[in-house]
Amino acid sequence: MQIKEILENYYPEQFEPGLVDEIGDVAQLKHFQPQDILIDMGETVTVMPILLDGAIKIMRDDYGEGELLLYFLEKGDTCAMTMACCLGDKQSNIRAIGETEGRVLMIPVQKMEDWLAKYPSWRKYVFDSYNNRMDEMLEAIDNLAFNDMSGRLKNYLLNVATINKGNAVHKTHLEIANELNSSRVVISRLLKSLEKEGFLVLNRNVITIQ
DNA sequence: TCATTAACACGGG
DNA sequence: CCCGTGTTAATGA
Repeated sequence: MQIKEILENYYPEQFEPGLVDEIGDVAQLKHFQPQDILIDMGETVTVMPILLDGAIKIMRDDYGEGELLLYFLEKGDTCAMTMACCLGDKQSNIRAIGETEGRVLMIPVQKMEDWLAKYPSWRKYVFDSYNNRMDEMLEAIDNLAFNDMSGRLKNYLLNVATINKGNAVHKTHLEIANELNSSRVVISRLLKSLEKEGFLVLNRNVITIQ
């Protein structure tokens, strides 16, 4: 079983053997590429994703033409929105997009509910994940409430750099502006001033954090 | 005052 | 030429 081996490599000792077997039976392994939409607004969520490799960005969409990046998911994370949806048969209020390439395990929602009652390790995993998501959400709110655009831009760049395991951010000013729900003029100006401060170095299509 | 919009110039692929 | 970038002038909140 390929999935079983992956689980044993990625999450050793975390799940009971019985649970690992069950996951192996029902989970689907899915590769995604940058910009792939994994979950979109308004979709009814039928699977719960567990991230194995790569990073996924979670965007809030303003129904019209306004997007805002909430936070990134990394290895081992799962999506709190999905969990909330699972319990109520609700639609997704967010959009999940591949930031890098990577792999996710897709688990059908009714299985995930069954396992909550059956496996303590699953319960722990789900609630721990929920807590982590909640913390990240609060961080995002603090960031929005107490930081000006320059501070948000700095945080954003640091986050992206962390996810790409380096200090280079391969994005255009326009992409950054969209993810921060701002305009390119502002981002260009702020980036320029951050460059003067010595916080980063600007090049075409790549920003290097010092 | 500060963000947004439109417009333009420049340079690299 | 098209796109990413840097800048400015006008407008609005």
